[in-house]
Amino acid sequence: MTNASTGLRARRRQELLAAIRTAALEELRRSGAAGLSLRAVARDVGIAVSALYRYFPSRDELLTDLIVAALDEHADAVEAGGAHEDVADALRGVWHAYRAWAVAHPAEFGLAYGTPVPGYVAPAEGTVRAGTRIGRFALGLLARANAEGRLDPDTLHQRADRLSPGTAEQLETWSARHDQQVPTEVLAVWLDLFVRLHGLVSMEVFGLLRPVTPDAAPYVAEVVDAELAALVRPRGPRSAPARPTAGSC
Amino acid sequence: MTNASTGLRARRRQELLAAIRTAALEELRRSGAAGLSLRAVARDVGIAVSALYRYFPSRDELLTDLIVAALDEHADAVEAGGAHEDVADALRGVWHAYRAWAVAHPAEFGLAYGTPVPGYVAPAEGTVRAGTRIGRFALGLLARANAEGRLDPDTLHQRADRLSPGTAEQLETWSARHDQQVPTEVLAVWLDLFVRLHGLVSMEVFGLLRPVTPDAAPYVAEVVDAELAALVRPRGPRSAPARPTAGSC
DNA sequence: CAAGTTAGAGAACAGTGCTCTCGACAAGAG
DNA sequence: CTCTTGTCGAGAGCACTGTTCTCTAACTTG
Repeated sequence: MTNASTGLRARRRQELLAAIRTAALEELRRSGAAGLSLRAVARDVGIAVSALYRYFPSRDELLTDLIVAALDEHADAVEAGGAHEDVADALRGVWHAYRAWAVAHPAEFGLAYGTPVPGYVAPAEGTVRAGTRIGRFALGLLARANAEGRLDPDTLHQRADRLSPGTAEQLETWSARHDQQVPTEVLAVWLDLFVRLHGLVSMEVFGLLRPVTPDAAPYVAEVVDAELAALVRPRGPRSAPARPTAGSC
Repeated sequence: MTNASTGLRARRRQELLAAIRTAALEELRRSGAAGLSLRAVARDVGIAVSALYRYFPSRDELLTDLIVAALDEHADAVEAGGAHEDVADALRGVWHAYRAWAVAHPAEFGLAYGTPVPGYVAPAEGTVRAGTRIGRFALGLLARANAEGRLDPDTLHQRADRLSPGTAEQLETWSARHDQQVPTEVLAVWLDLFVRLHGLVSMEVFGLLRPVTPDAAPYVAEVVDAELAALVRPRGPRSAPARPTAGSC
């Protein structure tokens, strides 16, 4: 009896698996997804290439593993950033955490959300769960804000007015599949927010903003301020005076 | 004297170059940028691999050539879509042409705007010219709209109010370098529009919207309608009545 | 302790980008 | 028309890639 329950072999396996993941991540940062070489990983870890195949059946599976890990890490960061009592603070925290993680981990971000590879489709098992965590979390926050009456009624009305039937149907299908009970206009606002957030962040991380705004931080802050100011109203008094609706005078 | 001015060799060279580009593009669509194999291209064209190096000094240069071609094609499509007398129509045309080309050419779009590869940076020669064409064209349109008094004053004022000094400075630096004479708030609105457009389109092309909206077309139409409705006012009467400003009652 | 299982090493295969050399042929000069 | 010059394409070869196979050593279990 060498070791209680784990066994010597099982423990070494866990250690090596972790070492492989670390080395692969470093290799990913250095050479990108396309340049990730199993031989380089094996060299870093200090084992033969063929030994890698005891842990991952192929290079694609290794990449999938890294994708799931990246998505989960990103979701962890976002959920941590959204841990505020006040929903406005929570939403702002989500936004900044989303961007902060992306900027700090460009290689992982690119791997998880970047250009799709024609041949490869991430197997749905782990990726869908991890990939929708952030979306579901954000929607939960918006649902809470709505329940607390913190969403600006004017903004919601205007959003409902310009909501097309096609979009409404698809949003409701999605929300039904994830059994979220949220009014359709809140779903629409959620999608707007999410697209704006991810679109902006991905453009920054992929370097598309660099020619115009080499330092995108102030611009990002502007956008989130404007977006949240229009959507969620301050906690203050119970019944805030409604904004002047167009045509009310 | 075999041929007038071109010469037999020069003509064959042009033909082969075109054939290589076509084959490379097809190969790109099939296997993505990472999987683009010079040997496969050579096989398609019907020449030896080494002969390819008479036309492109390396695989990266071939990819750069494809990137520049994609950027130029995209810009051509956008400029064609923006060829309307009325600026509102022009801006709407730009938006839809931008998306239509991207959706029709996902591989090229991903190559030009997708995940950056750590080792590789596109040599600035051709790429900056082609890469900024769309941006400069769109800004020109906004400048024209502004000169014609078609931009909503309220929207511009609000945008100017929430413009941060950092963003303003970077925008002015960019506009000075491209000698565009445009008020800063118009620059800010231009950046907003561009980020919203590209962010949305890239999310659709990269498949990030598919779980929520499998058919993103109606959503895209919604967004462009809302964005343009808020920004540019109809051609109609010369002095349209200003919208009720917050606190005006 | 012996049998059985598993982990790792090494060789080998087909594929890759890239370089070099060599024969063929068009282009221009005399 | 001939001869030199320069280009073009082919082929072999190098170092690298992912993947599979076989074989040995060592842990695990009865």
